[in-house]
Amino acid sequence: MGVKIKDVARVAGVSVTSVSRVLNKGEHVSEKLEKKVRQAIEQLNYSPSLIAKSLKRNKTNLIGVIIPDITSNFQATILSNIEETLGRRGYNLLVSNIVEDTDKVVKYLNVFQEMRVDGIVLMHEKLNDHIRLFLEKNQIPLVVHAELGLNLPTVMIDDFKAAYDATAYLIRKGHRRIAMIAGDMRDLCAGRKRYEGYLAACKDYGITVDESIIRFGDYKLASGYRLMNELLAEAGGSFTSVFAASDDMAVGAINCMADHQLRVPDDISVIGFDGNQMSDVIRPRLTTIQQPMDKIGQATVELLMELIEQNDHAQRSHPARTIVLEHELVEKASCRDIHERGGFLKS
Amino acid sequence: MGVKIKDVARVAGVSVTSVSRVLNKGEHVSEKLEKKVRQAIEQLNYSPSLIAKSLKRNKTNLIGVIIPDITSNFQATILSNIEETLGRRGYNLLVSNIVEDTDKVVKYLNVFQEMRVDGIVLMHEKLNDHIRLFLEKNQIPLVVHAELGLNLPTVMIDDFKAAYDATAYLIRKGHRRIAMIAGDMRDLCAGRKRYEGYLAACKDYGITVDESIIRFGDYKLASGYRLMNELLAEAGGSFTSVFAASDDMAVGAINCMADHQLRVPDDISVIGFDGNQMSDVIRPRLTTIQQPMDKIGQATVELLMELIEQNDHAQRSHPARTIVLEHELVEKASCRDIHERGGFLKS
DNA sequence: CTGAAAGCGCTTACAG
DNA sequence: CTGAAAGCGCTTACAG
Repeated sequence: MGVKIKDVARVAGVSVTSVSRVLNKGEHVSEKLEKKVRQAIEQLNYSPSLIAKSLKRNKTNLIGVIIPDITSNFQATILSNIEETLGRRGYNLLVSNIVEDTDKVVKYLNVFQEMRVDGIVLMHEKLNDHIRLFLEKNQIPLVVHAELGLNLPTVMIDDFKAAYDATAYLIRKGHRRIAMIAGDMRDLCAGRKRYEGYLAACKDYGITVDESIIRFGDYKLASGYRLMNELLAEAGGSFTSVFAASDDMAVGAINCMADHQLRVPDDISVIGFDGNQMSDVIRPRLTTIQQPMDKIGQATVELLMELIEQNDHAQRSHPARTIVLEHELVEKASCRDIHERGGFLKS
Repeated sequence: MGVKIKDVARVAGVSVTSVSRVLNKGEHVSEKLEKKVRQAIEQLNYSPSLIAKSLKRNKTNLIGVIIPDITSNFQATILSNIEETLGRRGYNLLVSNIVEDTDKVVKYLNVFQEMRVDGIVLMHEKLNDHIRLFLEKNQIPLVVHAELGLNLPTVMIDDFKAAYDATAYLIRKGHRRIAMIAGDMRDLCAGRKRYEGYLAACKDYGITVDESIIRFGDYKLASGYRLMNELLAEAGGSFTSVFAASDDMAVGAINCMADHQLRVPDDISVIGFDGNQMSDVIRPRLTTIQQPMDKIGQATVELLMELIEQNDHAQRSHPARTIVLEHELVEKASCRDIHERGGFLKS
């Protein structure tokens, strides 16, 4: 680098003020002046510094995103939607992949703060005291993808209801012994709420919850495989269906069953959660709770823009808005109605 | 916000110079002074502005990454590795998802330039005149993930040889009618080179290339499905195996075959390319060319750091270094040796 | 060991 | 319509 606005001004024979005006197309400048400036810019291959501009304007047009696992197709799809929506509004994306490390979240929140990002998207669902403290102390526009109980602006689906729907769906298909491969209980929505939805549906339909057919994983494929392996070893034959808290775990479970010569849905029915790419790749296709990833991305950006707007006008007393989007139970081919056969259970 | 270094200095009763010294731990300051400063920082919840620092230091610690499709597991995995390696060195990641749009590449290269990123990673493989022009004019440290013929620093595998190996593997298993689901010929490596590797292997082994069993896709699952559908409709029964230029296309092809009641590898053998997550999820497991994604990420960062170092010392006359990493043909269960049965072909 | 002051590259009242 | 000058929040020679 090295060519700056001053150089352009010199070459064009005008003031830096005028060059700045041409660049920012705000106030009117004469055609002649504009032409001279454009020529000088071209000639010098001048690229204005957004760093200097940001410092002066107190606005970076940067959005920081904290994402637990970018290799998750579900999360990457949402990120991609956020990026696209943001790009159309002239914002750039600072991305921090967190790899399940809660301490890193605080570290990156601080970096974002130091980078003076205009807003933050927090896709992480685990909380610790440091995170809580940061969020209390710093009033930077922020949208979360889970109900953290901190009265923050949120975009999400109703995880409780979605899990309830999934479980009730199996029950209505005649299943009464439904295993669950749940998530991480430290995750407030994807973990806890989905688990609670499962419990509530069982309760409402008069099914006694049996903890021996419930396992807790990390949403990834490998853990679905491993936990299904455990379930088959320790409780095999005692359940007719499985509800997994993520599609990846559902797919892992299906693969595990295949390796045990069990057929889905003939021997065991499976329902997943997310509606990611894999759910359509696996055979049989996975019946699952579809999350509206495009809408999640868009709503996140819209909400963030609102907050940034408010922030610019120093009116930050609004109560935190929560956007709850609709999920959809998409029937594919991994669940069977077992009314007619009575199940292969004793009971 | 609003608290700046001056405020800290005032509260601590020292100069801004001293606050800056405490912050940057460069020169020695007395314990007493440091303590006062730290207290003031704590009390005011001060967060230094990296924007101001960047402007002054002429260094942003920002790396821009242009990625064609972040929802591709292969690319996301590499990005994740880059992010992690970079994070440990104190760099942050500016990400631009390009969605196959060559024009957007130039747009984002310019944004990166304006953001004064210290370096750029370009995972895109298509070139146009605007991109070429940008790369010529601007000497910002940059690492590409493909041989673009522009003498740029590069990290990649030998796509030609890898594709050659994949094809030769099938040939040695007795296949002589090998369909190919290739990539985009505008992509210099993943597209062209893999195609050329296939052609070369066929030639070396005395196999006449038949263009009627070659198709060109976009690496994504859906195109693999669609093109396999075409192949079956137009040339079904005339080939015993398929080489796909990406695992995603290979999986799409396998699913298509499944929907046609064709079994892999009994009826048709399939070999993929990448070694992504899906290749281990699909049944049968996919025999594929494994790319070393972790090493690609690490080598990319190392090379970039070298370039940035050189750039800082204004010695940019080094010839562009190219790092070629080893691929590996990983045998799983999707290819069959057909010597013993002679194939179900006439020939 | 500590501080006053210049300057990084812009924007934006203010004046003309 | 145009320009001179102050200032955004830091760092860094330079002097003491």
